[in-house]
Amino acid sequence: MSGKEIRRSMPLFPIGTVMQLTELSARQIRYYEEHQLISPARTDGNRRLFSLNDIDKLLEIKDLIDQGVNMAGIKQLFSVKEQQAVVLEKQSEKAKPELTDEQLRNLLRNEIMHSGRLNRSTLRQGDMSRFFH
Amino acid sequence: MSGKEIRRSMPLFPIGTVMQLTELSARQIRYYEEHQLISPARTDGNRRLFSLNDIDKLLEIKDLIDQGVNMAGIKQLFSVKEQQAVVLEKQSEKAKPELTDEQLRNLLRNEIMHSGRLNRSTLRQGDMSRFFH
DNA sequence: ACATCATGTTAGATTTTCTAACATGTAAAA
DNA sequence: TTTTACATGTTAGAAAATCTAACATGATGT
Repeated sequence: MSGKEIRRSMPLFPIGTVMQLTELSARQIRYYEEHQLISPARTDGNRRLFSLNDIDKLLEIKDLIDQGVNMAGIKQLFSVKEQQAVVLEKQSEKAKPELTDEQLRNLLRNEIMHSGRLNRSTLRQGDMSRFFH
Repeated sequence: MSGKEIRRSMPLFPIGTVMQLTELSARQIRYYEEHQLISPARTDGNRRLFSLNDIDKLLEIKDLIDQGVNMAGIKQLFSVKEQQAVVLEKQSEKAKPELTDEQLRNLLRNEIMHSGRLNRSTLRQGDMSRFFH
């Protein structure tokens, strides 16, 4: 892990920007944090700062909610998905240890985007991956 | 123009985030705006919101200042560079009208990054292109 | 009818950002 | 060497954005 992942988890956006980007209310965003679906960073003055990963997660949450999933369900899905990602990462490491970090990450990314990770492909709302490429 | 360029010019970041990302003071950032080197968007409540392009420009400004260029010089450089970009764009359009928008943009991007546009390659500070890839 | 969930709304406090003004160090000009 | 201009720092007061906590509400399930 590094480079791209570091950038994706960098705290950059205030809640106002995130509201616009996700079309969620401040109340909703804070509620999801309360239920530990996201954990945005804080400024010294205690204002939330969201990363691109946070925003992606919020878009996923929004989608799942639209499909009727509740907080508990989303929480489960997230932790399962997290597991999967770890497993896939390990496999990739073993399978092709001569790959570049870059190549490895791209591989992983594809696998996750397509098969595993939260059926990312069903996300109707644009996700933040647009912001990379 | 569209897609990536739209995203790069989307107003997202408050001045606090930009200060950290660029290591410039609020005073400096506002001063550069005063001299029309950047034109960040505003919220309804008149707070500045910066785009990725704005941040790239600020990093360029910082570098030029380090090299002793003053406001007027930077302004000139920016407008010349702007010209170049337009010219290159036109040429590309004529030369290969059968290219995809995507392809075209990538082409342009390379040309601009390497030869033309503000000697981008001399930027020691990381620029925001990291945020795309 | 009652409880729970997800969200809205409001109030009061705190942080962040804004503009405008004045202060200062450095370098160029007179 | 005074004087100017430039780039930046600092401060003050106002306005906007965000925070937490509390209470309100519609939908759903029991």
